[in-house]
Amino acid sequence: MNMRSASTEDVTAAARIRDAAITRFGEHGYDGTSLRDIARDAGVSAALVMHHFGSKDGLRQACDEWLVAELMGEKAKSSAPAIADSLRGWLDSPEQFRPFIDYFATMLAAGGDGGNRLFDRLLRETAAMLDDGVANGTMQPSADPEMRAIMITLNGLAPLLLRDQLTRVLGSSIASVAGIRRMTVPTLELYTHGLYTDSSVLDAARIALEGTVETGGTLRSDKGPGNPNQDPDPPRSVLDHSP
Amino acid sequence: MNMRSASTEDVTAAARIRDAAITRFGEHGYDGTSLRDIARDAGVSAALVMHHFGSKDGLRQACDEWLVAELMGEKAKSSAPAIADSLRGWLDSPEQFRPFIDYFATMLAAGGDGGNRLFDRLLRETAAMLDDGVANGTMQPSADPEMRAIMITLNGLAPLLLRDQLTRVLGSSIASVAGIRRMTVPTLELYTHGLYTDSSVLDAARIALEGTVETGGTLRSDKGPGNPNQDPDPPRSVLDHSP
DNA sequence: CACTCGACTGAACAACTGTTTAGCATCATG
DNA sequence: CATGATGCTAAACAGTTGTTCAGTCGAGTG
Repeated sequence: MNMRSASTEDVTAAARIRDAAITRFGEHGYDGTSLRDIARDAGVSAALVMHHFGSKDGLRQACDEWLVAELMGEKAKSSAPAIADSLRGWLDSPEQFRPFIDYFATMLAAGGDGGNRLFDRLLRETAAMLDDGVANGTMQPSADPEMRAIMITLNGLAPLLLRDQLTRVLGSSIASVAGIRRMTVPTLELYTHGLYTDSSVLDAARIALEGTVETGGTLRSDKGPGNPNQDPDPPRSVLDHSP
Repeated sequence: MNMRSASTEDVTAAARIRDAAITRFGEHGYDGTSLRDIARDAGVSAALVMHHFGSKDGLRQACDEWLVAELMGEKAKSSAPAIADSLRGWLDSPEQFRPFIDYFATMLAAGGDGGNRLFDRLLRETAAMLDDGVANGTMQPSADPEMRAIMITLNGLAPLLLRDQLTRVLGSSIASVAGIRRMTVPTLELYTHGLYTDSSVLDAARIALEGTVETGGTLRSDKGPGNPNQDPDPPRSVLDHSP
């Protein structure tokens, strides 16, 4: 686990600028940060930022690339998942790596080349992990493995993107190890026993989806307004579109 | 299901300004949008925006409150979950409600009073749904119901916050009904059968967490560097902190 | 009618934005 | 020594920002 840049300090002005930019971009966003803010944090003039990075967007790209390299750094190490491991390393001492976590989250949410590359890599790692698990017999197969990998990747990133809400509803605790750790059991419960006690909801959704055609328009398995056989309104997750 | 403001047009200048602001804030963010942009979209002068909303931040608050009211509108209707239903309504025709979806996502991610209220409400709805399910016998109990409700709420919101990444990896399809609908089966698979075929990972995590004390510092169930009984390295989700 | 009040505007304001320019040290190399 | 990079800065530039102000228009009211 490498935590260079956070302990071994790179003291060149360019590095200080980059670090200050990552912190401020992660905290206040790209548009919410001015070059002069960054320069002040780094103890340099605004002109030097231009000198080293060409433009504000150039600085952003440099930050993106630095963070991508930091997260994918252990590429040499066989074919083991790299990003997920690096992320777990960060989350083991969240207070120390908070700036990187913040910037990583904004990168993913904002899109852009760096964020896209990170997401793709993360998705590929997840998909590979799932494929291995299915081959192993340790994981359930899926009717739509690609989409399942996407959903599980999204689920894994959700606490990162909504870390402020998470911190708030958890009281004061999170961005701390204890808070993050508390997510382990409920997550593994879900991934082990699921949520429902039987497969009726899944079965119902499968049957309903069979009758629909993918037209791209509004496709619903409309039972008709007068049909008494309407949905028994099972508890559903927000984005669950089972009819 | 009410879709007023999107079909029944409120043509007053203030409403046009508000709609334009929601669209632009959702698309380019608060800092990335100028009052003159909004005014141009609404066909008015920038000064009128100030006249009606006092300041740019006042406009934001008005947008927040309008969207909160829109999402919680059906409060009168018994105690049935309201926000989740409204959201599902939006997601049934995502192209029509895209501006609201975008703004909703940025509200949640940015925090602020409106976003917090929405998240809290959503969390309460989810927790209630889970409690009902457990009481019903249709859902599994949890060792940490509060945290489980949080995690499931986060999971439900993830596709909203990362909708751009979702759109990208799914090809061109999403923000369409078909794309969203494709998430149904993998999600319900996970919620029905879980991911793992047995409970070994969960069991291992439980045992390991028993031995840790919540000090607030770095708490790990360190088996010692020479101990051969180390983690068998099971496949783990990104944020899964099972040791 | 006069008078008020709200919706609305163009023009201006000061502050801030990213960027440019000219120039100052420093230091290695010929 | 001169030469030329290199790291760095103060000052200025042009454009945009949120906001203010004075004032126009029209509808309603006494």
